[in-house]
Amino acid sequence: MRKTPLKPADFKPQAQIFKALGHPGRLLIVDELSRGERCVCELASMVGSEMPTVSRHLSILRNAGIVEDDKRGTQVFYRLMTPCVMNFFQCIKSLKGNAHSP
Amino acid sequence: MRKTPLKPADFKPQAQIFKALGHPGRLLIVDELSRGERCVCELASMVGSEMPTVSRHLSILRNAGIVEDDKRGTQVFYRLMTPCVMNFFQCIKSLKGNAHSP
DNA sequence: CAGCTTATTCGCTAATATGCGAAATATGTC
DNA sequence: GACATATTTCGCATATTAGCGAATAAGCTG
Repeated sequence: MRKTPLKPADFKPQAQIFKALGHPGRLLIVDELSRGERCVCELASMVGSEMPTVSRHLSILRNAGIVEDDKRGTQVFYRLMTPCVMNFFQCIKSLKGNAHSP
Repeated sequence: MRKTPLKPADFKPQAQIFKALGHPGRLLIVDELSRGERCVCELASMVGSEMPTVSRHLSILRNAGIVEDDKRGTQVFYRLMTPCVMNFFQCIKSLKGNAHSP
């Protein structure tokens, strides 16, 4: 029961979430967080980037509502807020082989 | 049974797909294609951009394996290859309200 | 408080994405 | 073949993103 035709702007919130996931390093982070919470330094060593870089990635994921942070002492632990993100990984596997280079 | 730790590069194919979906206009296209195939000119008028722009968006979606094209006469019809993309829209709705501005 | 650790914010540069109009490529019509 | 329609490719200007090191903030420990 939609009254008016949808406009691109109507998809901005969803696009923000996809955009947040559209980065290899951030996907690695999400995959890792699907197995439990991790602090920034752990994630940084996994991703192989400097901590400022990873911290920025995490803020992008947090702004998108995908992860949540929890400060305990000097360290900050992040955890995945949306298990359904992982479901989509399965969906993607089915077409992974089709993807071509730009 | 994973032998070596995952690296960001391992998520490049998946990231390409998320990146392709990380744009309001392209999401509108995907949403429209979920209701049936459409030609480029139909999509262009829906999105409200020039045809070259929409054509580029479609090539991005095609390279990611999300849509497929079918040339019939002078026009080219696109159709959605992954219904599961729409499932993720549901998942996203649950956290849409949490998303903040960058 | 000094010093160490962890994390975020800030400037900056390089790379990438976006969108348009012009030009090129079909395909169909007269 | 000339011409109209539908689409893609190209070239360019602008905007956004990525990543680093320096600087900053906050929390422990001695």
